Amino acid sequence: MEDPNDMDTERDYCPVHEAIQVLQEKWTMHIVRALLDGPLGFNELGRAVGGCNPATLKVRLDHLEDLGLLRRTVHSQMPPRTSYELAPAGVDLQRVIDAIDAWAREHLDVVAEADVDEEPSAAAV
Amino acid sequence: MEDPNDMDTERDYCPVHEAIQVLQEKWTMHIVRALLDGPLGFNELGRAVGGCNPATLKVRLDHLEDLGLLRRTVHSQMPPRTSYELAPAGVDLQRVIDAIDAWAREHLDVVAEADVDEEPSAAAV
DNA sequence: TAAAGCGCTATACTATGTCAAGTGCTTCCC
DNA sequence: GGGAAGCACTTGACATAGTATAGCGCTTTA
Repeated sequence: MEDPNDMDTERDYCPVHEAIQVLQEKWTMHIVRALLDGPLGFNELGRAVGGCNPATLKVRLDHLEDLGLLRRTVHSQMPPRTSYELAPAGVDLQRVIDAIDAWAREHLDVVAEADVDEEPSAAAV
Repeated sequence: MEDPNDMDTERDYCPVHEAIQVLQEKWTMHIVRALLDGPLGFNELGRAVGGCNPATLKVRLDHLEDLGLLRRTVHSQMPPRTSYELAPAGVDLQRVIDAIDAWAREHLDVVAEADVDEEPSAAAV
């Protein structure tokens, strides 16, 4: 009823909310990140994101294509190759990925190392 | 096998990848966004994010607390109130939310309004 | 001729998230 | 003073989202 996916009620329409809905789908941000480095084929992309299975991958790619975030091109050579690349709206997500990148380096590196000699700052208590 | 959730192999450990894993969980970004405006109680928060059910909400909040992104405080008054607020690491996600916000306004407003009088800039194709 | 890679698709399964209800508490209101 | 309502959850049945595994028709490579 109050599921944020139901955005046909424009009463509380909010572009940020909708953007989050898209970006939080599993693999979506990984896909965008991978494609920021250049176009990839279907299987290549699956491997680049870290092992997404083809069924899910196809669903995501179709969705992103519908939203205009990426473009699917079939090169009619032999053998036919498909390539996926970000459309301009998708490329602009670089800012978002960069922000996540910056945040992650600042806050997750610590977790990863766990034996850092920094003072506990305000984290304790 | 190659599930990106299995990050115990530090072979391909990547903080960005891990950050995405956290942020892509359903409701997480909505929760962070809601809490950026200040602390909220449990039910308040559920409503603020747009109707997340209590079961999922609790799981998310516990996870975010474990990660050190938010703090749960029980005020031992009568009746006892719980409040959730972002820890410093969580507050720093403001940058990420802002980036999403900017992207959304640029690329999703168009979809929503469809009859804006702004010049199309680079959005149209 | 066999093996492997491409871009998928199909089926069956599991994990994730949801609904609806209920808990024990307290305050509000008639 | 009895009932409804709000708090912060918890529980259990269920639906949906995502996964593993296999396979399709195709082509190139060994």
